Amino acid sequence: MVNNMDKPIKNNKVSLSQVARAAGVSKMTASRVIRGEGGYSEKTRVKVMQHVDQLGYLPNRLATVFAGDQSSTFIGVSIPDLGNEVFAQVLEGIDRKLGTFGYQSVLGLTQHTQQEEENWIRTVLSSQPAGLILTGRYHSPRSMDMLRNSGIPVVEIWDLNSSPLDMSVGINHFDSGFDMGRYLTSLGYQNIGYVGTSHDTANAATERLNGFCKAVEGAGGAVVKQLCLHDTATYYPGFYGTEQLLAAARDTECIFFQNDAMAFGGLQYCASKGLSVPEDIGIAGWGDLPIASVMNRRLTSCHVSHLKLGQKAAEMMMGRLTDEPVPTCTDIGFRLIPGSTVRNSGA
Amino acid sequence: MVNNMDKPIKNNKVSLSQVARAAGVSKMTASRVIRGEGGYSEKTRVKVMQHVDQLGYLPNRLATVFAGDQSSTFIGVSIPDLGNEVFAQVLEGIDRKLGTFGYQSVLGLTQHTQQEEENWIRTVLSSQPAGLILTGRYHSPRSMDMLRNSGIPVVEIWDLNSSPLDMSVGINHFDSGFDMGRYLTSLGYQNIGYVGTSHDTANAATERLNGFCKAVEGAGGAVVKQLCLHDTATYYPGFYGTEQLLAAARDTECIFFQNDAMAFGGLQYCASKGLSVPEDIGIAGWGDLPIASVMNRRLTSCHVSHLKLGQKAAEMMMGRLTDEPVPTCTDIGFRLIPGSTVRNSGA
DNA sequence: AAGGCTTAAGTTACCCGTAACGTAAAATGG
DNA sequence: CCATTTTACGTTACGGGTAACTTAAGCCTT
Repeated sequence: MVNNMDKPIKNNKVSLSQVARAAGVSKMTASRVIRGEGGYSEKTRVKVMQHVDQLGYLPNRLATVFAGDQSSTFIGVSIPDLGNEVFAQVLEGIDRKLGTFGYQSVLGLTQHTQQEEENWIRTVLSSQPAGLILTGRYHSPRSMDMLRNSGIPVVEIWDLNSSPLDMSVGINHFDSGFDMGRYLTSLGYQNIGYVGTSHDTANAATERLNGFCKAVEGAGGAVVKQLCLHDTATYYPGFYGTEQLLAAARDTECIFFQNDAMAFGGLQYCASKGLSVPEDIGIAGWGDLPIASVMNRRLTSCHVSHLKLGQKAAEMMMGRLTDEPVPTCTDIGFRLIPGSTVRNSGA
Repeated sequence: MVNNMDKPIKNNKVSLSQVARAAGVSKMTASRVIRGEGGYSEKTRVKVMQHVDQLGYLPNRLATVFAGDQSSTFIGVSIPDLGNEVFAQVLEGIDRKLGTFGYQSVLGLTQHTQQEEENWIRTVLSSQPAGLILTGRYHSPRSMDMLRNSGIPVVEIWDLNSSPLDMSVGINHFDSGFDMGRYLTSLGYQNIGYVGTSHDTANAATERLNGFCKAVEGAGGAVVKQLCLHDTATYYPGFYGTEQLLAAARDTECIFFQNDAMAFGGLQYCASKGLSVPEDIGIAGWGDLPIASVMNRRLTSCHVSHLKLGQKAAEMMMGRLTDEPVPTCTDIGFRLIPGSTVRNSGA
């Protein structure tokens, strides 16, 4: 406990009754003064506020929420992991925006598994959040039941979901993969590699890959996939995933990575082996990480405004909670970044 | 609300009374069954659990906490910003560890200001968290008052604090700056630059700089500082901060950056100007970002296990909450990484 | 078969704040 | 100056769960 004395002080939270008693008024009068509701004299106001300051009274929101007079100011936010910069930015956008409305994020890291998400949902729902923001559109059946039963607003982010549980904001990952596939084939690439991580369940990266393959194969090209098992989508798996891919498919002309971090790993592998980019091999990432802004060579990638995505999700949540009309789906869009890590015209 | 019907369903949360009534028992019996407390027959247990499942009952933790029977499972966690990978990792460590104990993080992004932190503390304390984990050791006087009055455990992380409010875990930033200063001067560098961001209030980066200057000046060297105003400590400020520094101090032999992200920006600036590292100029960062693992040239830096720092903070919090003896201060240490972006012996 | 013990319940009170309602005194109006 | 309204409070009840206590029935035991 926070004190410098030898023995722990007991939980001496100051309650409204104590303030009221000290000020010689009823709880109700004290409550009215504190909320500035009106219906009290100036003399009483001063007297009550004096004791509030003196006792260091902080209102107990739990009591208010519990009594059902107001909904809580908690918004549960599930994020796969924070090792991925992209999700950290999304969370930053969410929390900052929620903060301006006086709401707080209650975090849940799901490690990309539906089971973790389900456990978290059960726990977080028991503390009566005003709403939930979930990453991804795939949830376990039990999660779906709980979400529906809870009756609270839910925003699904990241994957755009045309038939969301409630609301959805994100981008169409299939389309973004498709666009990248079309772009690379338009430059004449035919033997294309993909380096990513593998997942038990479908997710946004899977959809990008699906869209990518469809475009490449539709243009007469072929995609060789290298999925790193049991790994997070960061630099090092990108490095050795590239090594493995190139060992298995020597004629690869260009590689599309699950994200920019993996692409940087791939770039470094190429540099270490003396492969020139884009002369010997093309490299494309996804997500447009901030570090790209200072690279001497612009990484071919796909830009998504992660911060804006988070903010939008928070705004939709707040809109719903204040009974404003809110669109069910918001596509925040993406932008393909041609970059200079792929050749710049058909071969 | 989560339904496909036209009109919003009313908040139909199922309460314990409803379960009890449906099962034909008292609230108390239902409560005992649900908590597995004992004191009921098997027949009753089955009957109650059937109705729990059927009605989709989820206990309302708020009620339990509010009644004062248990403390909440919320831990308030304040973080300066998530744009800095380092803090994202710390948060990841905290939340994962808290999760294993059934606790949740309630996030607060303070944007490096004490005022934001104070506002957040006031808000989060009103929802009766079991404890708080705060980044940094500097808090506003009002914050200090509130923390002391709250009587809940507080862990201050990041800066090691020999006389913490309650508990502290982190590293000694002054020492880590000092070690870097001593290392660079031992290699013969004398005219050294520093590139960082400026802050209203003292923080860990300030202490690193102080330690650094002390070591460099103690060894007869000089430090020229370039503090970028109004900027977050990321890649691009590192890039143009380097440009500004080198314009102002042409004889700079080596630059120490506030963190690795800024150092990467500096490296890119050098590359863009044809400056060889470490032949023409030395570069040192701080924090040892994951991306360093795939760079062809190891960045001179200082390694801190951010994930472990977060986990340790969560462990100390949990220890305190379960009345185990917990050390007041934990130094998780740092490790200087010589790297190859500075010359490797005295000039 | 009476008394004591165990088991399986039920009852009451409480946590803290606020809505709804009640009331006495002061202010206003005709 | 009395009737009406307004102001400034106070009182009661409630929400969802649990601790503490009470009660009723079942089970031994001698």
